[in-house]
Amino acid sequence: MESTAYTKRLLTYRLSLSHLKEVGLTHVFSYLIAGETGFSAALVRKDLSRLKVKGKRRGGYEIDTIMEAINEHFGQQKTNKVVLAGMGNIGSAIAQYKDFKKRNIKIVAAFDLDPAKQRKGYDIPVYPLNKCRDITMEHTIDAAILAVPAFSAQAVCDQLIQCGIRGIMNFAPVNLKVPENVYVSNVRLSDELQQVIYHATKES
Amino acid sequence: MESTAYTKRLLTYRLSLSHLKEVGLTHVFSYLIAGETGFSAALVRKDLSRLKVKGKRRGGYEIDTIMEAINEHFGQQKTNKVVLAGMGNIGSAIAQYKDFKKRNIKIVAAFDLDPAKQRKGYDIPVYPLNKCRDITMEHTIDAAILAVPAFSAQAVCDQLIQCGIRGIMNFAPVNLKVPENVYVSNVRLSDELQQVIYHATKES
DNA sequence: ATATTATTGTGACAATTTTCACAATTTAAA
DNA sequence: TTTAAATTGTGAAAATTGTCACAATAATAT
Repeated sequence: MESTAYTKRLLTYRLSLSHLKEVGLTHVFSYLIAGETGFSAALVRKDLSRLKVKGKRRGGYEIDTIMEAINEHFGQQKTNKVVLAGMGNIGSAIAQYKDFKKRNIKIVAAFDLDPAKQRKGYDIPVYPLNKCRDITMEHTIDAAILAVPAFSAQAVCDQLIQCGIRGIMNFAPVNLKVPENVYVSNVRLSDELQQVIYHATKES
Repeated sequence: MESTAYTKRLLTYRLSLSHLKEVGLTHVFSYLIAGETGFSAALVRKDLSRLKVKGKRRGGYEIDTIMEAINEHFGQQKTNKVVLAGMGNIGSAIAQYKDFKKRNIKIVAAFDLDPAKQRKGYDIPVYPLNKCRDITMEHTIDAAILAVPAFSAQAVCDQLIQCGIRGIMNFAPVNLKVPENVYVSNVRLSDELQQVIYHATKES
């Protein structure tokens, strides 16, 4: 089992590095990444060492080298294909979200039970859910985004898994039950916001 | 400093408990919560003990008692008011998101620079950003949701902080720089999805 | 050329978090 | 009423995670 905290930090590093690169830097010091991301410099060095990226004493790390190593860690040679289940508020926003492209992630199909939502105005085709099997047969789908209402989330989730999907980014406020070999990441907007409120309003 | 993992677990417990309650239960055992949430039973008990919730040996815990304790931990007597900056894809989806109400969270105002988006069709009023000060003077705002494009995120964030906001839920793919007393929670959709893909596609 | 300074890389340490294991206790059964 | 079974509550142990401190070394200044 691999620490997700570590993996998460890598993504944070990459975000900062892409910013620093845009600003014109080619090399960075551990404390620079630390300043950008909020992690300690020692931890940054430990992480880079674990990533097998070498720096030069007194010269720092090369940004491109780090970024390549991170990309490689996430196996980003090819485009990753995902599907989107649910074209309500959140689903539609996700469908229009441009940032995925930068990561080489493509939403190849969306599903919604409502016929009115099928094939409407997005450049992602929208099908009824029973088309899922066909899509997964046709493409190699790496993950699904689940953006359906809470009451149907488990059922839709089960179907996605039946179609061979092993990774789910879940927006429904539900604790999904899935087999061991399926990975679920819960994006709980209310919980997240509640935590922010909690931390912001408690006397420091 | 308090562990956010613990706080996060509490929210997960609450979600499961509300589900179990709907299903008709009034009492639960630690292993039941464990099964629902994926944490270990021992950890659940430790957390409940830390929350000062008492169970009965052989009788389990009362759901309502746990839920009250969790709500109290998050200080949910009154309605929490938040503002929303940015009415693009994600901002609009958030504006229409119904689940916040259940948590006693209310979006009292939204901001967008685009005049076309101001006051359009939502039941949340949309103002230009310079109205922010007025809003924060008028209401006690507990947090802000930042859903503006990456290039303007830091600037908007600075303004929010200037208006006295201490908590930010950030959707922009940017590592915000904020003073120590401001809490930021980053919702990185691309990172999240990338992690899902990573875990789902690596050979287990 | 030499000395000085800055920075990495890492082993040892500290802190935190989780699990383990079992006594205490309650309930149910015999 | 006694025994058996189930479950909490929690110290102690284990595991994990992060920090500290400093030797090694590369770059720069003298």
